[in-house]
Amino acid sequence: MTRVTKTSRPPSPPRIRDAEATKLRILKAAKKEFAQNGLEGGRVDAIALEAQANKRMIYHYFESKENLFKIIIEQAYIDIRSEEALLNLESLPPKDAITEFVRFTWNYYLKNPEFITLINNENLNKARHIKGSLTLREVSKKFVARIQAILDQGAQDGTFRAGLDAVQVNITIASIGYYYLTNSYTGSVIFNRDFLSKKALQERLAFNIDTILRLLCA
Amino acid sequence: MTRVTKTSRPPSPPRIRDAEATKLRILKAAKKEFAQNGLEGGRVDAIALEAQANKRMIYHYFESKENLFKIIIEQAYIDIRSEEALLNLESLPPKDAITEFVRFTWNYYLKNPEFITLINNENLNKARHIKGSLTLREVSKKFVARIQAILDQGAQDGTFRAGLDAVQVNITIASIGYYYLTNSYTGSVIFNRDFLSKKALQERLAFNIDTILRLLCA
DNA sequence: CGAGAAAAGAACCAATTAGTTACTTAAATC
DNA sequence: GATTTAAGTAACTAATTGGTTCTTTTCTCG
Repeated sequence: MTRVTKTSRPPSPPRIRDAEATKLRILKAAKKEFAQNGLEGGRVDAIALEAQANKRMIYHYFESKENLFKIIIEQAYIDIRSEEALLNLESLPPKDAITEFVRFTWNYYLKNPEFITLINNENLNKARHIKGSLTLREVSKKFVARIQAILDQGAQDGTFRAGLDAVQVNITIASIGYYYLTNSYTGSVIFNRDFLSKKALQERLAFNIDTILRLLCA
Repeated sequence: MTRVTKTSRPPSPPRIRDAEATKLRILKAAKKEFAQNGLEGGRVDAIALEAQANKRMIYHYFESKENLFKIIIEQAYIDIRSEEALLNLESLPPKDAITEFVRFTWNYYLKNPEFITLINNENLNKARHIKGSLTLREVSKKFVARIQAILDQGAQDGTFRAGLDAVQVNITIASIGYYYLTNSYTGSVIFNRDFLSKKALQERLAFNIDTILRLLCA
C-alpha cells in the first residue's frame, strides 16, 4: 500500500473556488448525462468531465450517484410545475385554459426532452428515488387542484361535462403527447414516416387539442 | 499465459444436447432480463444462469448481446400483431371493433408488461436495433391497413367522422394505455393513489374506451 | 497575517462484466 | 464402431467504473 508522492507537477491554471457554482455545474451535467444514458448508463466520470469538476466533488456534495439522480428527478418535477403555474390558466375561460394547458404540456416536452427521459428512467426504477418525497406530493396536489378548478368551472358554465376527474384528464393530456415523443423512434421506423418533422409535430398537437376538447366538452 | 488443465472433475449429470431448446431457453431468459433491466442493465451472465445455459452458448447462437436484444425486440412486435390479428376485428361493426381493439391493447400491456419495457428501452436506444427491419415494416403496414379499414367503414356507415388517420388514432389508443402503465410508479407516488389496483385499472380502461369513442364518433 | 477549514485534485482500488480461449463430450454420419 | 461435427463447459482477460484515500491549494476570519 505504498503511495508514490509526486514531487514535481506540471503548472496548472489557478483553481477558482466556488462551491455553489461547482454544485450547479455538477447538477446541470448530471441532468444531461442521466437524461442521455439513464441512471445505470450514466457515468459519474462523464458528469465530472462535463461539469469541469473532479469526481471527488460529486461525492463530496451529493454523497452518491443515486442521491444525485434523486435530486435531479425531484427538481425536474418542480421545474415543470413552476413553469406551468406561471401560465395563470385560472384567469382564462375553461376551454381556452385547457387548450393552453395541452399546448404547454406538449411544448414543454419538446423544449425539455430530458424531462421525458428522466421521468421514464425513474419509472424503470419503480419510482424508488421519489418515493416518500413530501415536496413532490405537495407540488402535485396543488397542481391537480388547479386543473380540477378549471374542469369544475367549465362544468358550471356548461362548457364541459360534469364529474370529470382532473387526475384522469391530466394523465390523458400528458400521455398523448409523452407517448408520441418517447416512442417517436420506433414509431418512425414502424410506420415509415418521420414523427419529428415540423409538420408532423404541428399536426399531432392539433390532433391532441381536438382529442382533449372532444373528451371534455358537453 | 499458462493454463491449468483440470485432471479430475466432479462427476456431472449427463448433458442433454438440444440446440433448439437451448436457444429457446436463452431467448426466454433474455426477454425477462432485458425487460427487467434494460439493454445496458441486463447481464449476460444472468441470462445464462436463468436459461441454464453457458454464457458461451449465448455468443455461439446469438453473436452478441446487442444482437440478442434486437431479436427480442423484433419478436415482441411480431407477437403483439399476431395476437391482435386473431381478433378478427373486421368482422365486427366499426364501433365494437374499435372498442374491442382498445380493450385488447390495454389487456395486452397488462398481461405482457415486458412488452412495454422492451419497447421503451428500444426507444431509449433510438430504435437502432429495428432500424432497417423490413419484417417489422411489413407487419405494421398490414396492421395500419386493418385499423384504417375499420375507420373507413365507420365513416361510411355514419358511425365515425370522416378523414380519420389510422396512425394518429392508433398512437392515441396505445398512448392512453401505455403511458398510464409505464408511469404508474411515479404516478402513484405523485398523485397519492394506487394506479395499479383492480378498481383503478378497470376505471382507466372504461375512461380510455370513452375517450376514443368520443374522438371517433360523428 | 497566519492558521484552520473547505474546496479541489490525482491516483488508486475493488468489483463487475462483455466477450474469448482452450478444452470436453454427446450425438450424427458413414 | 470409428470419425466427424457441433453442443457444452470452465477459466480467463481486458476494460470499465463507482467510490475512496491522501495530498494540495485557496479562501476566510480571528
